[in-house]
Amino acid sequence: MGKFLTKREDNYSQWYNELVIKADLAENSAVRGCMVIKPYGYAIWEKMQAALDQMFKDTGHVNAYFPLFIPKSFFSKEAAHVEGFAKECAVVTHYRLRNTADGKGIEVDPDAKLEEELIVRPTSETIIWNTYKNWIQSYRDLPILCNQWANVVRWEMRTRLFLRTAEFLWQEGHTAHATEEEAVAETVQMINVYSDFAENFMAMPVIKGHKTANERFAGALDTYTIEALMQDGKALQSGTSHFLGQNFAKAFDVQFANKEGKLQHVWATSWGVSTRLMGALVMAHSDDNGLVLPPKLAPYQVVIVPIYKGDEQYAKVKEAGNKIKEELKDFGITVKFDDRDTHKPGWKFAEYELKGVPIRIALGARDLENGTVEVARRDTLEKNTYPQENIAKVVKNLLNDIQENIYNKALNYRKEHTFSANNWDEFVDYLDNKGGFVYAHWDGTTETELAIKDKTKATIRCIPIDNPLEDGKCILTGKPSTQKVLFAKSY
RNA sequence: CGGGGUAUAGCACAGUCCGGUUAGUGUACCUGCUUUGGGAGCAGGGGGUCGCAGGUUCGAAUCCUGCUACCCCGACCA
Repeated sequence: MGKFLTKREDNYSQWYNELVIKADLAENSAVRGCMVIKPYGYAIWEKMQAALDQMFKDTGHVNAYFPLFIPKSFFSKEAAHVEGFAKECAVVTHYRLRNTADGKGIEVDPDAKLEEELIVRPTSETIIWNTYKNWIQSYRDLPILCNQWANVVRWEMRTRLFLRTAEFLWQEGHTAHATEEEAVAETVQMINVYSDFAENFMAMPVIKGHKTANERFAGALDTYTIEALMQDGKALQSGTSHFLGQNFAKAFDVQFANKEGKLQHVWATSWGVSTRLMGALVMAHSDDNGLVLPPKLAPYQVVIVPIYKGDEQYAKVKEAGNKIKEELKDFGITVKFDDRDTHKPGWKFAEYELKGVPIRIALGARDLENGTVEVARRDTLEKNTYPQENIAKVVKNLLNDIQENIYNKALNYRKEHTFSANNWDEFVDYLDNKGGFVYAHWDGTTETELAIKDKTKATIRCIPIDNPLEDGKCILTGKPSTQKVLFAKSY
């Protein structure tokens, strides 16, 4: 465990990389671009999964599992889709190894070449729609509301822990509907689920909106996104929900007989969030002392650190610590009592700060005498002494406070870094000198969007839902525009 | 994939230019004693095919060739 963490203002990117590793969330593996998610990091992901999974089920979805491999021929059926993903696919070509001639190693057996190559899924629309074809004959078979928790592979050129890895974990929902209206409603429902999750569990404010045609998912007619602002002023796309129209139904010939007995193509959606959310969580709240976790996603919300001299005190402090632990557990609070005698209290304080545990309770001889505990909150680093009596209630309230406080802090940060530009010079000034979200008029063409990206590195993050309409002129071309859209530099 | 850089103990680095005792420092690790309310102190100890494969040489971490991986900056993306 290193003692020093790079400061955010010195090198934000390095701060992030160090933090992920030092807080024991993940590390680079022996495999290029692939990470090992360590137990502490995985515990946070499991909390995210549990909350999201419940939200999916509450909105009528069920879980299923589809194959890791997709036959190459499936993959090419939807033209836009294959074009979007072709450049980053891992491909399985053989199914057997053999010993090399010199007996010292192994090699791919050339006789074991597959008839048809298999793509390691970068996303599962094609294999799922090929499957749905068999599940759907009648309007009575619809809707199908499936989700799967899975790993996918996208052969990215440059990777970063959680933010962009060659293999990542995610969930992908794939739904099939009888009508366009129903599919659109599903798409909107799921982006709302994502934004609720981001704001209520991750304590991370997000802006919901439509992607532009240029930024849309390969094969979608409309892509909704939630966009979060990180502490370095860059945006992070944190979840997407796609209205796929009838594209995949047509590509895989999925038709159903409606009530009138007429054959129609099925309407589709897909939606997903990934372990990238872990990166978002780290960057949204953490500080120069380490991770700051929202209580709702922290692997343990409270850590109790005993302070003692000698075996006699150790026994007493341990007894008192266990009692407090049980009281907290009865209040539904998750607690770790770190009674290891192999590390000193000061070491533990620093350790749990680095790991972002929302509340630390210190308990020593002084406290045993006075019937108190010292409670430190991670978000503000404030320390206060409270009576041991009713401590669970105090902690419970503090946890709620912390959850709320870090949300408000992130929201304030976003407010302070959201600008509205009325001309090109303002636009560039905000992007270069302030950083953050910049609203600006855009003429609606992909050509202009790309030109702006080329000049400023900023992209249109989204056209926010319920965006107020106002007449104006495109900041680049001066052509008429009906609304300002959200620009930012992004991850 | 284009440009730049790095590879020596678990980690972070020095040594490489100018080849030559037993490859060193910090940290981490192990043992003992003293410590314990913010990453303890002292003493002792273990750990290295110097990224991989070749080559030059009496002798290579050091020079040459090839390869691989990683990092930073671009293009691409959840």
